[in-house]
Amino acid sequence: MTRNTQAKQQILNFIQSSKQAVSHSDIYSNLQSLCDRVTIYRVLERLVNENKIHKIVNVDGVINYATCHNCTNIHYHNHVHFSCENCKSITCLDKNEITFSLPPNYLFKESFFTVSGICPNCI
Amino acid sequence: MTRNTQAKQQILNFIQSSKQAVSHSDIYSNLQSLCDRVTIYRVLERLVNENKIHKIVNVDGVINYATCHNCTNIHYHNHVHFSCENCKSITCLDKNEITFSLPPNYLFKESFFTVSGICPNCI
DNA sequence: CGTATTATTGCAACACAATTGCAAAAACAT
DNA sequence: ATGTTTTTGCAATTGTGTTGCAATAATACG
Repeated sequence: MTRNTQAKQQILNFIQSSKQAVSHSDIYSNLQSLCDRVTIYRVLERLVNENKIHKIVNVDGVINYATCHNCTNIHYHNHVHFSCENCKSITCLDKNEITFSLPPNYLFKESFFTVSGICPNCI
Repeated sequence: MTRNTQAKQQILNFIQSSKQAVSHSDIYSNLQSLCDRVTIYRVLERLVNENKIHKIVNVDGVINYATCHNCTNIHYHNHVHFSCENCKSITCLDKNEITFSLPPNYLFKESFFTVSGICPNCI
C-alpha cells in the first residue's frame, strides 16, 4: 500500500502547478528544506508507478517529469514534447498528436516525441 | 580548424560500422586501448559539431550516437528511433518518416522521435 | 484515542557519467 | 624540419542516480 506523505503531496503539487515539465534538480532547488535528495527520487518513482506523473527525457538526456492528464493504466503520450534549447523548458504540445506504425515484429510499449528549438518566450 | 586524429578516425569508423546507435561506454569498452575516456567525450562532441554523427537519447536518458546519412548542415531526423527495453539497442527506422507541425512562434531545430518496446531480436 | 504494523525517510556511502584545467603530445601548414 | 595550434592524458571535480540500514511517520484497527 502506498502512503500519502508530506513529501509526496508537496512534490506532486509542485509538478502540477508547474506549466512545464520539471527535473529532479528543479524540485530539489524549490523544495530544498522539504526532504532529502534521495526521497525526491523515490517519490518520483512512486508517482510514476501510480500513473500520476510521467517521464520525459530531455534532448540532453536529463529526465523531466510532468503530470498525466489522460492516463489511467497505460502511458500513451503520443503528443510532441517541445524542448527549448535556450531556457531548457519542456512543454507538452497536447494538440499535436502523432500517428505512426512500427515494422513487423516490433512490440510497442511507449513513445517519446521530442522536438527541440526555441520556445515562444525565448524568441 | 579541426584535425583528423587517430582517435577521431577510429571512433567514427566504429560508429559507422555499427548497425545500431552506440553509447560512450560501448565505444570505451570496444576501443579501450585507443585513448582516454575523456578523449572519447571530446571526439564525440566534435563529430556532432561537424555533423558526422548525431545524438539519440535513450528512454533511460542515456545518450547514444549514430552516423548521419543525409545531413549536411541541419540535423533532420524525422524518423523513429526504436529503443529496445530488453537489449537496450537503438535502431533507426529510416522508413518511418513522421510529419508534424509546431504551433506558432516555436522555432524548430531538431526532432527526436523515440519509441520503446521490444525489438525483433528479443521477442 | 492509543498502539502495532509497515511504508517511507534520512543519512552515509557508493557507482557511474560527464566536465574542467593544465602540461605534454600530435597534427598540420609553411 | 619547424613553429603554431589543436588535441590528448591525467588528476581532480561535479552531477546524477542508487543502495543498505536504522529511525521516523502514516495508516489500520482495536
